[in-house]
Amino acid sequence: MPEEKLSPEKQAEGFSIAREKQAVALMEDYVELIAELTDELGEARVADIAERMGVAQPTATKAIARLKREGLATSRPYRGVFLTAEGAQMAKFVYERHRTLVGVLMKIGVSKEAAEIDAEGIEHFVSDEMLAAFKKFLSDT
Amino acid sequence: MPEEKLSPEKQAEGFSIAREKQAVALMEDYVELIAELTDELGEARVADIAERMGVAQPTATKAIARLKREGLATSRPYRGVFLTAEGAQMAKFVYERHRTLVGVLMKIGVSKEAAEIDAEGIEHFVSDEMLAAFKKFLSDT
DNA sequence: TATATTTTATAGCACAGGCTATAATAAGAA
DNA sequence: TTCTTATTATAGCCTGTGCTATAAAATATA
Ligand SMILES: [Mn+2]
Ligand SMILES: [Mn+2]
Ligand SMILES: [Mn+2]
Ligand SMILES: [Mn+2]
Repeated sequence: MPEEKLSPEKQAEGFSIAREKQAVALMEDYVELIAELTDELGEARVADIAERMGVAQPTATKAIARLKREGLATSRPYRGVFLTAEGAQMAKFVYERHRTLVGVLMKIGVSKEAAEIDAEGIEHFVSDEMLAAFKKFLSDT
Repeated sequence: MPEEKLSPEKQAEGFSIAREKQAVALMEDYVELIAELTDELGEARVADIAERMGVAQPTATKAIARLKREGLATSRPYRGVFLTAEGAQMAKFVYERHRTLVGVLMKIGVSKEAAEIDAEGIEHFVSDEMLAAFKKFLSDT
């Protein structure tokens, strides 16, 4: 395949954008999970968040502190975690993006389980243009 | 879409795997870039690596130190950076995976430029199964 | 109510990956 | 060869994300 290279500037921009997306990736996962737990269990407890994220409890507590600091969630000591309007909006977007991505991957031939697992990492790096193309790809039977 | 949820264990596994991939993502990018610069310019200098990665020079120096520590590259003070056999092998794999991913994205309708930029982040989270499905998708005209 | 258990918070540590400022070295020019 | 410039290394800082150990609070049980 004789591919033309991107300019050094565009290449650096690609890395730069990936770094920025990376910085919000964890917050997106937590927010999505909090919405999910609230929906399933009626509330999102720190212990459940930690378990489902596969991290130690203090790690989850610290991440929640960051969510609060960034205005995505609220909580009082020894109480569950709640999303703000902004957090809920992010959760909705992230959820739909996740589903779209899994749909595309499965349509391409990836198993559901692998698609779900891979999507967990990939989803955070999908641009608006790519998401639009994915939706179109899915709707074109 | 009535999607069935993954079990809590599988979900945690997804996050866990994403974290592991994340940890090697930067190393993959550096290794790929070093191979690219060596190919283009005959050698990979720290200054060029930093510029193309879009980071400050000491940041690149530190990353290179980690590559050396992990047996992926070698270098002597004030000299260029060279890949080990292991590093070169990683570079080859990463390059081909990158190209495959860009190919799939473009086939789905993403522009070349957006595909290249998005791929820079996504590529590191592509599993073997997904990569195989992508190759098949590309070869099936 | 008193005690045991579970849950959450806090303290303290480590490492990766950014940065700026500055020193040291190598390479080029006079 | 000496001096200037460009390159690389080093020091020191910050933030994020992990961990374990332990304290504190809330909840459940006796
Ligand atoms: Mn995710
Ligand atoms: Mn997700
Ligand atoms: Mn990349
Ligand atoms: Mn790449």
